[in-house]
Amino acid sequence: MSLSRIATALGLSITTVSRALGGFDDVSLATRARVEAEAKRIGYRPNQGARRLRLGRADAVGLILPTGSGEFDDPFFLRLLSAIGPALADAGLDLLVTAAPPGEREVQAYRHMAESRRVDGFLLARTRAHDPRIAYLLLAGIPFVAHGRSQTAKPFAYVDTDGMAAVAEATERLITFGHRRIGFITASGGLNFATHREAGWRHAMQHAGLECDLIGKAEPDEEGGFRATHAMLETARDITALITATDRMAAGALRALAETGLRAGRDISLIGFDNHRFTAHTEPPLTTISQPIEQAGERMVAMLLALFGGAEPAELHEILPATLIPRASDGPVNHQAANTSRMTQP
Amino acid sequence: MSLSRIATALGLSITTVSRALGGFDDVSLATRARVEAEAKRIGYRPNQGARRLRLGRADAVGLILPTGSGEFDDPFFLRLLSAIGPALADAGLDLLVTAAPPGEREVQAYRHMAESRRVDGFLLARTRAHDPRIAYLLLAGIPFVAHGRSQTAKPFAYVDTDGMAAVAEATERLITFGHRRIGFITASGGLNFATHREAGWRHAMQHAGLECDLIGKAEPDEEGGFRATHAMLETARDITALITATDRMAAGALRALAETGLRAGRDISLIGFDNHRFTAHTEPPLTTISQPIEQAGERMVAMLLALFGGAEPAELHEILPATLIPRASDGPVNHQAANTSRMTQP
DNA sequence: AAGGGTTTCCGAAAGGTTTCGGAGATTTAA
DNA sequence: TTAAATCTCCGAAACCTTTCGGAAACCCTT
Repeated sequence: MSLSRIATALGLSITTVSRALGGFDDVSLATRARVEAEAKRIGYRPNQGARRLRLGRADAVGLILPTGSGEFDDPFFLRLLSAIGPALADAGLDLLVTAAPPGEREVQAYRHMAESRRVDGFLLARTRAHDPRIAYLLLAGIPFVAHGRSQTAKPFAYVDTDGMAAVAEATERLITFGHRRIGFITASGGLNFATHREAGWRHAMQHAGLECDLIGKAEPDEEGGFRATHAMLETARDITALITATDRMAAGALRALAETGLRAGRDISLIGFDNHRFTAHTEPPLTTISQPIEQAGERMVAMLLALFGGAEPAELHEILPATLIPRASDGPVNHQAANTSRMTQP
Repeated sequence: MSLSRIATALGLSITTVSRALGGFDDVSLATRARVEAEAKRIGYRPNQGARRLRLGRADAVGLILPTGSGEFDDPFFLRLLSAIGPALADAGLDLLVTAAPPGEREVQAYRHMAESRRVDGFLLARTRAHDPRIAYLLLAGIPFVAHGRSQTAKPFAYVDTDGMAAVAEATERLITFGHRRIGFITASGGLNFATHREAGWRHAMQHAGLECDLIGKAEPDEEGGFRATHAMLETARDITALITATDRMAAGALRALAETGLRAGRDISLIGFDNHRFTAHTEPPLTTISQPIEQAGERMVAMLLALFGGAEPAELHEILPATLIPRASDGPVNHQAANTSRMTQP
């Protein structure tokens, strides 16, 4: 009811109108102008349903938010969406979003979107060590780009943050500050980003000839950081610095330190990861690491477009640098007021 | 290529297969079973494009994230999405998401989705006083449900949190604690939720015969709360309690208090709003107000479904209660160590 | 046995777009 | 002047689903 409306209004065929609007060169400049004017006048927009049916593609991509306890409530996905949405829109693609808890229902959600041809491909984030989503998509031969690496037989397209290098740098910074007993609290759940960040710490520690025994693990949220820090302070009396896998964990750590009577940045150095908005306003402001989420989102979209164009997944790998944001939660080691002092406090 | 595949495989007509799968009662139990078995065997899923074209509707709804400075990075939308996504999926509807900064491009994004018939309706949140999105949707006659009220001539469907009652309750709590000079920091940008929350404070203050002169305004983020609190402490020496329109602002306020040498919960009481995850782990843990975002999301979807079914927008209004979460950032007024003491501090 | 009612199936059309293969009309070349 | 080449345009088919209006085939009643 729409191409045909322009056609009848102008006394042209539907074909000609379609081709005029499609930019084909077998339509005269005069008619093209007339068609474009009329299209604009009536506010013509191609019916997406019809296009999809005819073209056999959805011109849409899917993104399924994992609603696990730790990831829930995390601004990571919001920042990703803010970048991905407009980038896809510029390419004429829709973004279909839903949410599912990791596990059975999650893969079902992917299947559902893919099998009913609602989407042509996927964007996926927070990869896990053995990721069933990636396994499914690889098996089904559906194009996708991941944020984060994973262990698979077949290669796939991904963008990732160089969390390893960034945490190594943070660790070296602490070592330069004179710290020797530096702990790390990693995230449970087999999240790849945590593995990389932990590896950065291990790498820098071993390179400096220091022991990697102060390692904790917890859910990647405030509560997890809180508990793991408490536990670590309990056992490691000589600890003078701590790195957490995420800022949310650092928030919990900060509170655990305060409860123990330790002053972050003076008695114990603390470094987080993510450059979460709140970190600029903790007490003290948190030294952290900033990763370029928006840029990653844009690159992911570009890669997905390349994939649609026939590019090989094996060629599409990109690792973005993360940068340390020095603030006030770390500093030179304070031998006097170390962790041991808390033992004598109430 | 799909209904027809089942049809030819079974020696039936496309019509019969369609009606068998559609649950019509003019197909025998035997054939229905055969059809269903074959459909399952080949993994049949109706082609969405074809359905949309034929049915004349998209079976999809749109949600456009506002990427303004204050709202950006806010878990509100993530929680909303987590609830909306599955609820829509249960109803067989897709959720189209994109992001746009408030203003010209934002309304364009709505137009684009609507005019190309990508969606049948919208879900929209964070309403503003004079909301151009709502104006457009009302004018265009497109079904939508908002989270938040707004001032319009025509009625529209909405779910909202009773921020007014909740903040009034919080204010009364502070008054019961003996506070008389209670400040409020509202959000700039004409955000409706802030107006309601402020109204709750005014209401309770006036009801108790107290002055509402301690009012500040800032961007609804950490930085805004930080600055506005500093400004307020500067001018109002006798202030003993403060409520902020959001928890993120409260985080900034907390830091401003710490910088000024005031202990939250003892020298000055502070109450936030949103029950943000981090609030349980600030120092001290923040007394705040929890709003049922997930429930709101589910109600919004139910309302949109009702709207599609022909319900009147004027009938679809729902206001959900918010509940106070008492923690340690507020308490009895401390006359000794009030704000004035900071004047003598370094 | 005829009529009416019920059960079960199907043909065809419609929805809007894109594209293949061609067909007039006009211009260019010989 | 004719043949060939070039410009413009268009008819028709296809994408897959849903649904209207029948049409056989069967059962029951009288």
